[in-house]
Amino acid sequence: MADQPVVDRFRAWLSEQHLPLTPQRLAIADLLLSSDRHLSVEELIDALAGRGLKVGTATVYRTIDVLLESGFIVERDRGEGFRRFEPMRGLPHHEQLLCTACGCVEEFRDPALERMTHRVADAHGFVRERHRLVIYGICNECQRAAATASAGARS
Amino acid sequence: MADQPVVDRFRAWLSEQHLPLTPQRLAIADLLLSSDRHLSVEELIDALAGRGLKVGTATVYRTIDVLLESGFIVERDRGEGFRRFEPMRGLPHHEQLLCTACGCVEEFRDPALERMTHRVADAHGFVRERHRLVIYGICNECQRAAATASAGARS
DNA sequence: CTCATTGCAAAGGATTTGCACTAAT
DNA sequence: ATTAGTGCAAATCCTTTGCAATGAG
Repeated sequence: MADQPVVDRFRAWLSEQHLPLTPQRLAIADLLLSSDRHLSVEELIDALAGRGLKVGTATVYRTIDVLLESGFIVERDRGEGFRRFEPMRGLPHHEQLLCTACGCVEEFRDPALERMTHRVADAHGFVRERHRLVIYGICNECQRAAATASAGARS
Repeated sequence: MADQPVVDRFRAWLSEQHLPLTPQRLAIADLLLSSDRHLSVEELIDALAGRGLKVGTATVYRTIDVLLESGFIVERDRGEGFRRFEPMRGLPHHEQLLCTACGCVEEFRDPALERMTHRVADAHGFVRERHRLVIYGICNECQRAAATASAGARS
């Protein structure tokens, strides 16, 4: 019963806050919340255009603010000069595997890591708030793609 | 004998690359490489002014590019809308404790973490490249400062 | 009907670039 | 002498803001 699509939880959240449910907001939320990639604003606008929706830049940024404040998405910065966004998974401290080729993300948890961060923080006199671990690499699919491409080039 | 100040290693690196050693570059490198905080470009320019040096913005950014390329510093983005920079420590995979109050950084290593990242990457079919772990919290000093401040307010 | 959102265009802020000038090797 | 760096100002690029028109509740 808590298994509704994420975008519907956003709908519900908007209602609770007495905020209007506009088609723009819902389209943006739908794309952002169901994406497996970290999308930039530009990519998002393109994707919206692909669905036949022309949404103003300002609206996209403003909707992203709402999604950030409500905790449905989080922002990421890969040092590209602009931000990317990804759906917030329910995990309290999510660790990630990030593919440096396609940008896709897989998540995992490791209880030992949790313990370790507490131990290290204590040892250094820190009051621990949270942590973040990212392992960068090439995902299965991209490895295969690369192999195929080079095999093709060789033949 | 590998114990020269870091800025001197930058001098040496510049010479090796047949790049001019200008006073601006050396001043910027000196500040950035000896800082215990993550400096922004604005802070850097202020600090230079404090030393009586007026350096153009473009030069600062260009020198930072050199320092980044040469691996002497790394950039950090705290989502403030601008970048901060910190000296690159020699550790191949440095894990960090970052104080969310003052921005200071302490580093540590954990061999178990290294093993774990390899294990997780393998399990997910990733070719691991590198990883990054940051534990956010409040450092000892800031805890004490906060305690003092609230004690003062209470009295 | 009322209040928040939308879209456009203009503004803002960090970073980059073009260019004439100066300095390092 | 060459070659690269410097400073300035103009230009870029992402993001935000002002405002009249529009749409949701």
